[in-house]
Amino acid sequence: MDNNKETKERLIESARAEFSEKGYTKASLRKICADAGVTTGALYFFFKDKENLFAAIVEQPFNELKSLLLGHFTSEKEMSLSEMYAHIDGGHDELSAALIHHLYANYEAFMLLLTKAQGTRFESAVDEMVDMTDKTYRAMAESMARQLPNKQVNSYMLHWLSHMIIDAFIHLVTHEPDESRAVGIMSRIMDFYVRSWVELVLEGK
Amino acid sequence: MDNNKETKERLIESARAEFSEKGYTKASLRKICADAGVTTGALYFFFKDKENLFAAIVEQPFNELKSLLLGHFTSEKEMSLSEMYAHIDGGHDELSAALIHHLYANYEAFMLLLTKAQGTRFESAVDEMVDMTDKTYRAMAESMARQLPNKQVNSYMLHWLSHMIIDAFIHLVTHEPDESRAVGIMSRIMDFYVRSWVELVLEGK
Amino acid sequence: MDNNKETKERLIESARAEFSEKGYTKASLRKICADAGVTTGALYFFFKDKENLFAAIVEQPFNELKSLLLGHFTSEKEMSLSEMYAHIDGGHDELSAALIHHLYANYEAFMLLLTKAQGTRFESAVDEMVDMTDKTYRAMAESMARQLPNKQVNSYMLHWLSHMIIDAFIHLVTHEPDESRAVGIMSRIMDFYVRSWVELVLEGK
Amino acid sequence: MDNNKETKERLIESARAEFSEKGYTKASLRKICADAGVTTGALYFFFKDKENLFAAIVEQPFNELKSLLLGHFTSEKEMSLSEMYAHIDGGHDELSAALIHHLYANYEAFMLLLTKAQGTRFESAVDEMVDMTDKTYRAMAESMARQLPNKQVNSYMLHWLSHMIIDAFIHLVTHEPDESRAVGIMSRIMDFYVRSWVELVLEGK
DNA sequence: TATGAATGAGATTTCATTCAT
DNA sequence: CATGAATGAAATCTCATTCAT
Repeated sequence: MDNNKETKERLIESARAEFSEKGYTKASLRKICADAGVTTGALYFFFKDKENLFAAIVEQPFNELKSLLLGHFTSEKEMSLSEMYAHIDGGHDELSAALIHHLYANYEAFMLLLTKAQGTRFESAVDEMVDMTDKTYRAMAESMARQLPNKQVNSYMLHWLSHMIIDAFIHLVTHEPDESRAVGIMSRIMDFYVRSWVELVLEGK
Repeated sequence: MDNNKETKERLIESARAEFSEKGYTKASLRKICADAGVTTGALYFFFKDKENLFAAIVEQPFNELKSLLLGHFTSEKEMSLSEMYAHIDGGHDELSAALIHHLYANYEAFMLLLTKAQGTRFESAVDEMVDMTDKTYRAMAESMARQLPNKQVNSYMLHWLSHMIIDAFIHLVTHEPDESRAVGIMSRIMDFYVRSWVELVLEGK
Repeated sequence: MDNNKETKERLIESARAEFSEKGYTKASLRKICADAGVTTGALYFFFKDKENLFAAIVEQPFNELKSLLLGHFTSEKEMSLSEMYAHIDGGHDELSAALIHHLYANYEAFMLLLTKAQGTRFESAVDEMVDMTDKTYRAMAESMARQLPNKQVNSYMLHWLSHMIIDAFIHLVTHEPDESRAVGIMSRIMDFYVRSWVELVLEGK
Repeated sequence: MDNNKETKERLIESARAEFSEKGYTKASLRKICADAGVTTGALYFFFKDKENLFAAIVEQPFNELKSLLLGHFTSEKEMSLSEMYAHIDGGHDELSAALIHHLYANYEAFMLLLTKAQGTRFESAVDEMVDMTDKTYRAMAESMARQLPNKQVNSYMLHWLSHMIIDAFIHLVTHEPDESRAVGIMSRIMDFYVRSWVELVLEGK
């Protein structure tokens, strides 16, 4: 038993393992406690309940991810079309590198969040992220549409592309273990994605 | 109590509702039986166990879907580049219309399969479909690479695009309730996908 | 499926197998019916309940065995000592041969009765047989004691020897598959038993 | 409710009663818990499962009994015939007194073990004991046969006598409640048994 | 004769959670 | 900070049995 590590840390570690193996609902708190070398009572000193324990693993990384997503784009100020194109082109690599770094730095937490959260309040995490992306780019798309003649936003495509971009990140983190390679791949995907974006989201009125 | 409908039918219907609401693992057989107006014993006359009940809802539509995916593309015969391009361009609309029709005809079953199957043997259904797509197109991609100078297949991109296309279908069925609109949307997405494919999958050696 | 054999016969056969394998309590009527190729309802046409089914296998052989045991010795008439000795010595071989024949002729039934009847009204079958033997020989022992000076019956020994003789038969049928060899063995055991009996059952007052 | 006694003790006591009444398989854990004044969950804090609860009652006494049986006779060293006879004669009273004491000291446990264990891993306890006795005496019998002219071991009789001796103990504990009387009875049986042993086990070649 | 369907009670086991110490 | 004990509800599943057809 790792008596050096604090009990709370050991609990979080065995929770990670158990949630990963069985998924949230089927995971057993007894097993988690036994693996951590404590009794169930101890768990309840540190965590309010099962969901809270799960949250202790995924919540902070998730919130930071949301901050990254939100912080990137300030939808307040109105931009000109050329400013926008520049912003899109230049901004993506920075953003995606930061996102990728964050994802890989919290690899296990995001694995849990993305694939084992059914039954928790995080089960719609992907949807949340998609919605944030959707909102962020909707503002921009609408501004663009206003500045171009006879163009309007195709809501379905906007949403789907938001989904696609989030999925691209998830796919990356679940399939490519090496972070620097991941940055390269994502750069290529993003280039392509940016070019497609205007074409798919804006359609003739 | 719906005494007209057969008991088995009623059980399947309340199972559908309960699985949809709570997910496979948290769904309660008691509740399902109570909703169907029978005792738990009755369920076990018709279904071997909980997983078997879930399978009774999703298995057949899933198998048919896999047949559709497999049947579409005969990877055996070697094609010329131009045949391939034609095949890609033309083939997709037929396939996707058939797929979309099948998905919408079994709407609830696919919802369960795609979003509530954690804990069952179907929990990797998406992966399976992605792998099938991946295999199908890998053969074509490699054939293309052989016919073009200095080109090779980028495995990561191939797999990601397979994921993307499957996700596109899932996204469609989970976001667009109208089937004919869905066909229109998918046609546009497929155009985009085909272009992406050629551009991203084959890279300079 | 053995469609020649009557259903009842098939049911009894699969019941024998299931009871042998699992013991009465853990045996499953469903399994018995399935093995016999009928549904549970059919069983209840032929047998009142589970115990009745078990009885259908063991009751008749058991009753016949009890008749054999009882018929052998007519405790009514008073015998002289010498008649008694003669009876004991000579009678045993006939009796035991008849018993052994009956046991082997109904081998499986007695296996069930002796080792798998826990939970049925037959669970005290061995005790019953021991008691019958005890009663039979008690009468004789007491008559003997009356005809001998300063002798009395040791009840414990009488009962234990009754137990021993029944156990000898059971041991035989559960350990020696060949009937004719069994007769030889039992002859030797009986010699021994007769001597033991005289020596142990009658003790000084 | 007996709040003085520890819960575990109360559980074991009501388990003893329930197992005695219904046999292992038909015994109800619900009833045991209710009788002990706790909920079913409490039982699983102390015992892994139903069989483990049964084992908690019978296992230790059974193991001690086996130790007694094994410890008694050291089959290693070769003895002369006269040593053997002395050993047999003298050894039995000690051994049997120790055995009887142990049996009576754990009266209820052995009742369960011997008559209610069907369905548990102890269901062959009697066979185990018989086999131990058989092995122990086989060595001695074979050594004897080697030292006598034209004699060989009759395996069937050896095994039967082993059975008989074990049965004698079981019969004693199930029929004679008074321990000191039991010692007296067993002494007499053993005398007799020892004399018979040579006669029955060794036969002419 | 036998089926197919259903009952209703009961089985063992597991769970998250609580709390006095 | 942690234990050991216990709760109480719920879980899935199996059982012998019944009965209309």
